[in-house]
Amino acid sequence: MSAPVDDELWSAIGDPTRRTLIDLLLAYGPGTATSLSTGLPLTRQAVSKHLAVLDRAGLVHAEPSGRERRYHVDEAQLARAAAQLASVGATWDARLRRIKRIAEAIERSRNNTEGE
Amino acid sequence: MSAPVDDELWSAIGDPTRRTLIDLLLAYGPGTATSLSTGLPLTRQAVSKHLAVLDRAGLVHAEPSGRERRYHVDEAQLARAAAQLASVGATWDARLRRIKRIAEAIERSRNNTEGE
DNA sequence: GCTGACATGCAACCAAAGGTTGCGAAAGGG
DNA sequence: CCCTTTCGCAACCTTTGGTTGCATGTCAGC
Repeated sequence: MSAPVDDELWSAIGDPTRRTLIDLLLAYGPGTATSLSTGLPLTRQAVSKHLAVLDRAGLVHAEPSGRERRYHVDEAQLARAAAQLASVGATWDARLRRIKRIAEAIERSRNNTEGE
Repeated sequence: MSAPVDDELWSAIGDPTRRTLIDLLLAYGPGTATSLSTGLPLTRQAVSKHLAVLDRAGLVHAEPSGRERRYHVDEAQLARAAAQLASVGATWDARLRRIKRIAEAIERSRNNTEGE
């Protein structure tokens, strides 16, 4: 019953820095490691490594253009990632709801027994 | 516009092992580091460390009982975590939808221009 | 065509996190 | 009372996120 999670995809979006990178790419459009690193408290190389991870997970793709490597978000894959987040969240939510129902049932049966 | 993410909470649920632990606690009820480690490819100490992280994030609470430390899930905090997952997912989803709308608008305007 | 400037990649190095083993201490059951 | 079980702590290893330094490759102007 646990949600079907692609671990590489999840670990890619599990890092807060990488989520920020995705946010930036979505907000301002395609960018390079250098352009993304300006404005972040990170060196270009660190950003580059994160982009490599995101690339391996298929969340972004690099498009070489002259001396630049322009990264853009893979919308389909990101949609998959969003679905996974929702999936795990929904699983937990469902379980909590079920536990609550059971707890309430126990509470009710105890009240019934007390009356005897 | 980016989703309001509590980084400690997120990093706690970002680890696949910790998600598994939460799943196990939800599925079989409260358990100890030892009971959880049996059936997982992990030593008791590794599980213990993860439980400590989850405890610091407020996702689980330890209830000492004799020589055991029984951990149970904090339902309210887990609900918060689930909400965060949904929130980030929804943010990305919304942005992707917006991008798609813009792309379609550009496509339409180009078709209009082509006709002239 | 050469030279300077800028974006990149690669390698070495460092700190934090996940994992292991080994040991000593406290609580329960015969 | 002793033996078992559960636990916490410390030392150690490996991976990962981050840095600096350097070599490479492309563009722009002279």
